[in-house]
Amino acid sequence: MVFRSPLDFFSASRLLLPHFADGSPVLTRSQSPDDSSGACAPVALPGMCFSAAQIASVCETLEETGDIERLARFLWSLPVTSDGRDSISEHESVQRARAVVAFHTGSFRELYHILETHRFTRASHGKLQAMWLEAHYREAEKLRGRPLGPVDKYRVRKKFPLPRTIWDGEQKTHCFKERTRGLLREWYLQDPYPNPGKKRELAHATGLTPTQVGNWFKNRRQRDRAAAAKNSNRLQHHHMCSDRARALSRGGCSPDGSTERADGETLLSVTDSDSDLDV
DNA sequence: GGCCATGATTCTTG
DNA sequence: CAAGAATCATGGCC
Repeated sequence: MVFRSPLDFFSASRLLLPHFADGSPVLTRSQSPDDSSGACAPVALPGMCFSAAQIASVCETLEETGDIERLARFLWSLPVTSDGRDSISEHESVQRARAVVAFHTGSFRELYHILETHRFTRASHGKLQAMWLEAHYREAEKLRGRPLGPVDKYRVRKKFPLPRTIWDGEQKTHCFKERTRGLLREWYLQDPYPNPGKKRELAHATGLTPTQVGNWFKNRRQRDRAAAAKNSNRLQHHHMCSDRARALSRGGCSPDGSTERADGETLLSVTDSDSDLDV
């Protein structure tokens, strides 16, 4: 088997790997022990010998430069085997490059197939996961004829979970343990603005990171304020209604109906999310 | 599929 | 840099 387009391969490797042509070592990356780069190659141009590892290196370089068109041409120029299980295709960089090209050309079926049928190392996971999701989002969007909202995207992700070939199975916890939340609530009641030292202490006690503790307090305050504001609006509305005639006759109401509050007290109550304070 | 609670992130402000 | 506001992401319930 020879190149479908030798010039493509030749120009890509020459352009990107100038050492290639003059016979000096090409690869600067570390190679795995089972790397077949020592053996001479499945690919040969007149007077040249390219190993699968060298081809993989070209793929990586082209992918890094973001020149997808050239990468596509390069891949297209490679020899093909019927089962795709040749020493070139075994290379992760080559499969990743094929996935990138499939994504950019909108060949999503092909992209999914590549991602599902090859194992990728952790270093590639982020990028491949993003492509997997984005491809599914675009398909769903096209199907519905409108942009997806966060919830739509969530459902797409649920419907098309990441294949284990590009995901190590690590789960994020959505809710903290009840004990943790109890502790946070206790501390919040005592002091809704903990200093960094206190945050660290609390982080240690709960097993969270200081950032998570900070986020929790920030969210708690934000949601308490929101609840209090809602409450005060209701209160204000109530007063507005009952005092309407008098207020109007006296002209003493704030014209913009703003809800400025002077009491800090209610803001510090731990509104337990579901409990709006009743008026 | 709508709605809600809740943790995380992003952007702005002082 | 920390706080606030707005928003996103996720999981659960109906």
